[in-house]
Amino acid sequence: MATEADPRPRTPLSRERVLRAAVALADEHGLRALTMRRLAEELGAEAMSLYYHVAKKEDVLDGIVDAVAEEINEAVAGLRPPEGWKPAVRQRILTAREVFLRHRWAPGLFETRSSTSLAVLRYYDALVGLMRDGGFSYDLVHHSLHALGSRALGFSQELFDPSESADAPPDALAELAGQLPNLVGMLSEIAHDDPDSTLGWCDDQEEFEFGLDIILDGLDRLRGRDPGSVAQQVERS
Amino acid sequence: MATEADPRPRTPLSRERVLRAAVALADEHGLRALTMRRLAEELGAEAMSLYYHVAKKEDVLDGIVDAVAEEINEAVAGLRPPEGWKPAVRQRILTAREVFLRHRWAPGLFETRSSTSLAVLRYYDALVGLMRDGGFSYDLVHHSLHALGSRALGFSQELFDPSESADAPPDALAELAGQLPNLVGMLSEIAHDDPDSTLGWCDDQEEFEFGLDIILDGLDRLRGRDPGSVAQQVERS
DNA sequence: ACCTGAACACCGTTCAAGT
DNA sequence: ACCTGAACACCGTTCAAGT
Repeated sequence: MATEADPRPRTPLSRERVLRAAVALADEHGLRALTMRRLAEELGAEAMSLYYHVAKKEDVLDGIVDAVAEEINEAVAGLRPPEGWKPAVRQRILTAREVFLRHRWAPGLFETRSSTSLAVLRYYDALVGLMRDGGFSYDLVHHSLHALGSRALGFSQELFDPSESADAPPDALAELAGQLPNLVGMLSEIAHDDPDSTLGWCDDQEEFEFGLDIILDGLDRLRGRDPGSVAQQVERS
Repeated sequence: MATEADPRPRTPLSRERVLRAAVALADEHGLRALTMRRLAEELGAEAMSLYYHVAKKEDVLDGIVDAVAEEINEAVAGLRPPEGWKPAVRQRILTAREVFLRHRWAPGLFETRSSTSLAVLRYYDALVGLMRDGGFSYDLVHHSLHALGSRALGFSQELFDPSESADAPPDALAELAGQLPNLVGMLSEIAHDDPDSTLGWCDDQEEFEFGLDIILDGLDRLRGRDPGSVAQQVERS
């Protein structure tokens, strides 16, 4: 009978289990809810028990970044890359993006990490491989990764949400129109053209792809030139 | 004699003074050092005194974001925009970037704010104006802002620092070469071509401009088409 | 009007102690 | 080997009280 429904953990703690619980907790209640005490509670243990399996909280954060990156690598592993470097890179990035959709806290956390997880490096390595196969010089690949920034991994942090201002109290918006004529003009036209477009995921996806394609197209144009010439052009500026 | 060198604040506290001290504190010791208690100490007051001038810590954070945005607007106000939308936008963005150089903590903080400061909106408004003058439809401007992302404000958060891996212990790097052939190939070639390029600010500046120009060039190409056609192309995908 | 002391509810983390 | 209780140094914040 003691073997039956006891809420305490029959399965012992482990780094693996701690990280899995941390991801689940962040998924459900956000990164701010991820405290050592809360995490332990979720596992039916005391906060101090965690320290046997992880060094410190930073270690947990590094760990869940690595876990998400691993999830991306798995998603991307099942892909059959289409013909051409651009569709292949595009598909890869959009697949990685789907993982970030499931872990909305991840972009913010990825950007705070200073040391890069091995899983992230493996992701980049494959991406570099695709571009090399497409005729990129190492130097252009390097510039490309910088140009893509977080888009290479599948997300782009939005800095301000225009729709937020758009559905403000209309008289306050009118008041702003004097100070921000261009912005208000833009927002009202967009709201008029596409009244359902505020804040939905679909929009963000479209905007992401729009920005991604601009960069990929730009890189494709540079790809044709002599290897090295592009970089030298930049380096000598 | 009591009017003389007394370290306590003769000048009374104010929201203005609190925010100024907060920016200075973050500049000098990073965002993590910016606690209410430390901030009060810096002002020669008690932590609880701050709450008379600001609502809560979030309010302080919103405030210093606004202060930096104001600083950007001032820097940008003195500009004589060159001929052509692209050089004008480019100049504006690179000028804004210089402000972020003085406040290295700011990019990370800007990305965590959910409500946008009025000063930031004013910056965007002027940017929208420049693009409108250059023949952009509102719709294309909107897409452009998303495509530029944080680059419109002058920064792009680096997700991983390749140079960090590059100057790892050489045998550890050799060990990685098996797992990350493309990445290691790229890094070693870059290190060879440009041995002084690791981590320096100059590099980041070059990479920033490279990515920026790719996007601006891409937008310039789209600009020529029928107003609306580009957006529709994307929206129907 | 402006500032403060004491107090509360929360953090991450150490360390000696339990099984 | 694995877990825990008590304790420490730190947070942000409230609230009644001082001038």
